[in-house]
Amino acid sequence: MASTSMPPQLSPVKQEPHVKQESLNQSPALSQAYHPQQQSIYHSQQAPAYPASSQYAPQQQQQQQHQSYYNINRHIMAMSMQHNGNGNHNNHSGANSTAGSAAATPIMASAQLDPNGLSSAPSSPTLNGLQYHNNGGNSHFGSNTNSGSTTPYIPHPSYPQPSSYSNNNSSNNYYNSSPPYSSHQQPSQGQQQQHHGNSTPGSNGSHLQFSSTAPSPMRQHPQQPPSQQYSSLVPPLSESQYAQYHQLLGSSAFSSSQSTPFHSNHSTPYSSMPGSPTHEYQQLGDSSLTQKPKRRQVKNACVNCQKACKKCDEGRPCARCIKYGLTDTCVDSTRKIRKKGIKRGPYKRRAPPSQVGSSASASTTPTMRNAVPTGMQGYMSEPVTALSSPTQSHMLPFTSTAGSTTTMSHMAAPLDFGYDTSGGPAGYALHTQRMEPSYNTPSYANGYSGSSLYTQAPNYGLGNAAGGSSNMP
DNA sequence: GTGCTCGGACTTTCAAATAC
DNA sequence: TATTTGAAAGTCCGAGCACA
Repeated sequence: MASTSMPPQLSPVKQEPHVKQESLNQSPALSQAYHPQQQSIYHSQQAPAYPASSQYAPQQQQQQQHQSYYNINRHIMAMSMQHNGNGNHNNHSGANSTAGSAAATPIMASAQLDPNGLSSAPSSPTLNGLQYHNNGGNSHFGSNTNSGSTTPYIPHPSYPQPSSYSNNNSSNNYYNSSPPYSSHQQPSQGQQQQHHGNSTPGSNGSHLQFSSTAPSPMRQHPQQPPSQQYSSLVPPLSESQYAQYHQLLGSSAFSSSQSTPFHSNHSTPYSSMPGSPTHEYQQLGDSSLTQKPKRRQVKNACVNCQKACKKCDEGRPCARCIKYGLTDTCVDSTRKIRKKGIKRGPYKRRAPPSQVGSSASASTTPTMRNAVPTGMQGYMSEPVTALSSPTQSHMLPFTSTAGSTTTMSHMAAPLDFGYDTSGGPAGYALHTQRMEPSYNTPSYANGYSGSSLYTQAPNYGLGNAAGGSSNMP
């Protein structure tokens, strides 16, 4: 519903998702402050620009300077705050925070909760840079305290004041000295529409408490001046540190203790917490320490991250766009419409339960066939000869070991789970979408009524009938 | 050492096919 | 109608390269 008013000129942004021509000289954001009430999401028709080595003009440096340099300590603290056992994530409000609960973890134990709104001298370097305050205004990490406090927080004029992107007056200004990281930031009217009914809980403003939860740490740009507030105590992360950070989180004990169902409805604070271990990586059960954690993707990357093939987050502007000063152009990318009416080949038939049982008992080799979950019956079960079908490409890795009974037997059910040719034409690939000649040239000219999510046909602007998806060969 | 590009691995979505 | 399937559509990791 949102994109119905999308001006056509926006389409070039999407033109070449993998064209990395992000102009280094055109950055509408560089010389502008971020004015969420004024900026138009369609404001820039220019290609989003990445600041080049010399792009950090003084103004932007100033802007960047006021961004918090997120760091592991903060992140851990945030997790600790969640983890302090009461499960009340409203507890980010200062009123509910107590030293006792804060001390639930060693990290938090060093947090100085100052009821006077003053920053107590940190007793531990761990939190030296956190500027944790409890001034009754529920502000944290650089309070927006209006007590004329001694906090070093300086509200940045370019960013909305915390109250403007807090959903309630209690203003849980977690990290409120930072740019509007919140995916729940109250956007301008246009921005709200941009979310085109996004079901992502992070974008509908319905979740109040973690609207500004701990983001991923941002790495300080090498040319940025050190933060006056934090830099001395909170060194920025290098690229490698940043990567290590994510690696660590991906397999840390924090993660494993907070695992949530991957297909959760994002209602759990842990999983919905941007930057949290479980948000970024879904653990794979108890074997998380040895297995690579599952990658977690955002539902809709912004156009800039999409172009750069880089990780985005649900906030708008996202962390990466903030980092590069692309806040003006940080909007959700338009998603293609899935074509309907495409005939698909006959699916594998599920095996009758009786057959499964008999097959297990009939197994002549000590394999793990019995261990095949009911829901997995038939999966990977096609005859190896059928794997030549291009539609079964995801099974190809198993073809190499098809001859090895000991290797594959737990995957390959011996029954005729494969192509069922009795009820229809044989030949799996004959019915695949790939065979549709029009596949690469989707036409929306017939007035796609579409779902509420996609009310306007994306114009990829390729101007090339053979183009279609840029990812297509 | 750091940033950028981009191929392709990986994940998510959701309509078609199938089961009940 | 409910569930499963599986390809489309998407995200973003990480290797390679360029540059300061």
